Amino acid sequence: MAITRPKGTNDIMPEEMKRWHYMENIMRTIGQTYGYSEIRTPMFEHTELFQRGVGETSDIVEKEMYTFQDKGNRSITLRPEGTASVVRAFVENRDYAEAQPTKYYYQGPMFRYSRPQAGRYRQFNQFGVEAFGSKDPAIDAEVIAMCMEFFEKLGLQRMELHINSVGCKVCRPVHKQALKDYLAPSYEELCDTCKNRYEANPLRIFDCKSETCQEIVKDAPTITSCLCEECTDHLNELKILLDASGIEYILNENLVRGLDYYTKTAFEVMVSDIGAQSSIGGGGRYDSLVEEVGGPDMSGIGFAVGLERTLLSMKAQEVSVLDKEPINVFIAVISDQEKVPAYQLMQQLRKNGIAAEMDVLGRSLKAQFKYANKRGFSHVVTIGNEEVQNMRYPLKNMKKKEESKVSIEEMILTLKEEA
RNA sequence: GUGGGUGUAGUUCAAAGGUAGAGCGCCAGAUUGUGGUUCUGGAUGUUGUGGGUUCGAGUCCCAUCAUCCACCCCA
Repeated sequence: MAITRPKGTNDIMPEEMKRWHYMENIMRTIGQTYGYSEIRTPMFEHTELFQRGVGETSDIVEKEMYTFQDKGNRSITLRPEGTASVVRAFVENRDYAEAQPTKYYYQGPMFRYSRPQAGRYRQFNQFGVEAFGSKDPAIDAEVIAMCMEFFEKLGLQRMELHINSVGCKVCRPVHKQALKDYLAPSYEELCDTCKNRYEANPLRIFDCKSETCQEIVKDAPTITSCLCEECTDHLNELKILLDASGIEYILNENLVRGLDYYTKTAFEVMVSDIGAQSSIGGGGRYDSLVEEVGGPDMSGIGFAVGLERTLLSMKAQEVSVLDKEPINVFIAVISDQEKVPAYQLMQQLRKNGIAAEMDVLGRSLKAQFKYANKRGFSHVVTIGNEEVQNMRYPLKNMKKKEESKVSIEEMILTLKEEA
């Protein structure tokens, strides 16, 4: 039996790679225009980072981490998300001592152990940004704008932006108590998961898909109704900024995020028709995470978008990625005798920056042309005895079906002009 | 972790318990050194794996693995 890829992983084959490069270019452009610099952190970290950073009660930490002992007996975890690592790097490299704010973006694979399905994989890629050192809602607005601009630049349509405030360490305990008081009489009717949530993190009951839980929670006090003055002002200012910059959003008071570190602003971007996993990006503010990881008391905010899901949406919406036709030459060889001169010509073209390949399967001339056509070469040069003698070569433009006899110098010139 | 669907050629899929097939793709040819269309020919399978029922199993049963989808959760 042939060896297959591990469950939940994907090979990105060359054909697919075009779309990835396209997305990556857009990331760089957006990062650049918003003043964010790329950062790359390790794909594995000390397990403790995620336990402290992402939160012990989150499902990610409880049951989805790839954790193992290394040979030095350290507990190591493949990163399940990017924020904790970026925060760690920000603290460890003392970037907090530089002029603020500090703004990073990153891209790379994340790992979560869960059953794969449409749009959910064990290794998946995220594009994310993090901004440290400012509590200003303008940063919240800018981060949300970047996220939306990423999708828009890709040509996606019909995204839904949901925003909410999940409060801070002042108002959250107030809401938690209010919520528990409200739920207490109906406790027995809650589903088993929500019974556990009741103590650990009652806020997440809002997220439950169970109809009875939804019914119970329908009129429960939302976090919004319990927000302190600071959080209320923050949310209001954010809304003003979003309105002012023409970003449409839905204020979703039930929006709760699965990672424990969020404070104040939380948001999520949804798109339909990619199956059950409709969330293609999300993020929020985390005002105590930096300190939690051992840094100074500094706030942060960021988002992460799932690139595989983004790609699925692009395919579902039939967004085309146009790339221009390449100029590349196939060198057709008539007989074995022209192999050496053909090879020399190929290398000479390559050294002049022209993509060139030659036949390496000893095929008939006809078969070589068929191959060149199938592989989309823009030009074919044929080399036979006559060409070697005269130093002039028939250069055929495959699209225009035109052929002319040229010297090598003329060939290079023509090809460079067309590129 | 729970539930459901599906495993047959490179690929998409047929074959109603009785000789494993088709489209696409791939390779070759249609007279001398030129592609896309057309025509002709060709190659390719331990029917995921292991058991069982049967005179006989791709087909029925059991197990196992893989994969897809959904729940959970999230990107």
